[in-house]
Amino acid sequence: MRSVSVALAVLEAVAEQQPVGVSELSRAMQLPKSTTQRMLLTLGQLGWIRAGAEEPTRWSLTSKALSIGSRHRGDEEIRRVALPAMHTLSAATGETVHLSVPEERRVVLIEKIEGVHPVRTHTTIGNGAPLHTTASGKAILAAMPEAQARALLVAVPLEALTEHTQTDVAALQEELVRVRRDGYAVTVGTRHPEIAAVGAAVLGTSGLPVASLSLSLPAHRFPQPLWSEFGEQVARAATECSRQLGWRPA
Amino acid sequence: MRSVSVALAVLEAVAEQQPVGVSELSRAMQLPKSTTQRMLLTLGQLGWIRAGAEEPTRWSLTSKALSIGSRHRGDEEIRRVALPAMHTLSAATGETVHLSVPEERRVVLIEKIEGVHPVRTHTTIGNGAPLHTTASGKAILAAMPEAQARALLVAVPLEALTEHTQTDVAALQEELVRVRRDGYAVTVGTRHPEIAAVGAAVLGTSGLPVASLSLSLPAHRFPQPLWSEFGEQVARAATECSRQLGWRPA
DNA sequence: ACGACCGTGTCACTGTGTGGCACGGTTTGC
DNA sequence: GCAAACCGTGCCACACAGTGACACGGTCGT
Repeated sequence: MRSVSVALAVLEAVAEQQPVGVSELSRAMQLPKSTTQRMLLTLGQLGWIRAGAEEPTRWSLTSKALSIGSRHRGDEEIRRVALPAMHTLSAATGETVHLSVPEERRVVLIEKIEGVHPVRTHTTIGNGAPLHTTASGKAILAAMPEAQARALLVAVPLEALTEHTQTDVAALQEELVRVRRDGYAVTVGTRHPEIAAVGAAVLGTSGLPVASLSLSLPAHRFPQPLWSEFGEQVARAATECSRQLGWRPA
Repeated sequence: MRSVSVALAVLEAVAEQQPVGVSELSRAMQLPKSTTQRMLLTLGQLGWIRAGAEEPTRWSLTSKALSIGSRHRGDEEIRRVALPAMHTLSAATGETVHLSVPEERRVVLIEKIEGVHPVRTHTTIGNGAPLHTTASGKAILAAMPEAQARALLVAVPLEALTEHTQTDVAALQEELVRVRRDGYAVTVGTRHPEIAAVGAAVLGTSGLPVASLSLSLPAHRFPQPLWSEFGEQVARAATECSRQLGWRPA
């Protein structure tokens, strides 16, 4: 289904580079200019992109993409109960707060509140990372039945995103034990060398993890003495979300 | 570009009915089953949808759609500054708060915080409505140069969504004068018979409206004495957002 | 045990999408 | 000031990608 594949690739490219013109796009995608233009016209007719009013040859996304995206599963309810808790965390710590959900073997960022510090981490909603490379992911792994977590970890070789990424399954499982005891996971430089994070899982009615709250901040602003302070705040917020989603302590 | 059109239609349909199977979808779209299946497979391979783990024949959106959607223009910065104000409004009134942006001749909902009342309005992020049918839209019209607002109003015949929708251009322009004086727009039953709303525009650096904050609530919970109270709260919140976006009072 | 669903796979035909190329207009660089 | 280099647009013959009727095996409900 070549044309569909190309069309969706163009859509993605437009999303990333908007507003963008035909030639620029055709170069970036290594596609003939005529093909690129036809795609843009088609996507335009279908209402997914449109040319700007003042720059009628540069294209941007319309709200159609937004409409589709916001229907992504799990969004609605989790976001609703998590947002207030996220604001509380943000106000208390001044740091960037993330809300992520598990998807396959990854955690995907579905909501964020940026911190007030001029130096802050930059992330994109919808982006994902392997479970074992983030605090969110580890919190989620720790909250699921041990067998299931193990299955996820051994399914494929664990990727190392930085030199600090733990790729040894046994070591990770030990770490998960600590996470279960503390109620929160801490990572420093496991995904990006200079970024640290603290995460805690949000549980659904069944007791299984459905999402995860985390703080993300520059590693140099997160000395070990702060770990438990932030960790407990995040864990408390996550527990409150779990309660509102119908989870009851055993 | 038939196949592209079909593929995107399938994507939309999946978004609305997820999780959904082949036959169900092919019936809903009046498409041959084999074609439908090929589309699902293709969209799956491209990473836009995936079959559930426990129901391996029913398809749902992946986070790809979320990722694209969240790149919708204007989102990032406006959402960032508006969210805190929205929470304040939500806390103060207990009602549903909406953040919308103008797009062509419509206002599109890009963010919401639901109210606490058991009876509340239900809306979908990404959905749009004609400018003249909503409080958000009128607030935005009132905040733009009069000539431009007029141009938008006379471009196409004004659609009536309910019997209370004002479709007379002259009457609407008079209403915009009132909105400019008060700083907020009020609508009752102009979009949906039982829903009322109060909206105020958010201005960018240039002084032109870039978004709009509004409260949306059942009409019976919004007697006229409350109009100015809520109106002024919304207007104050919107002004604060404008300031943070770089707008300065004349 | 039967029929009515389901999801999957095949395959010949045709009509759709391809991409090289040429055009006119505007910006760039000399 | 004038090329040259860019832009967005439009055309068209050809080839192959996409189509959809049909058949198959599995799993329900009756």
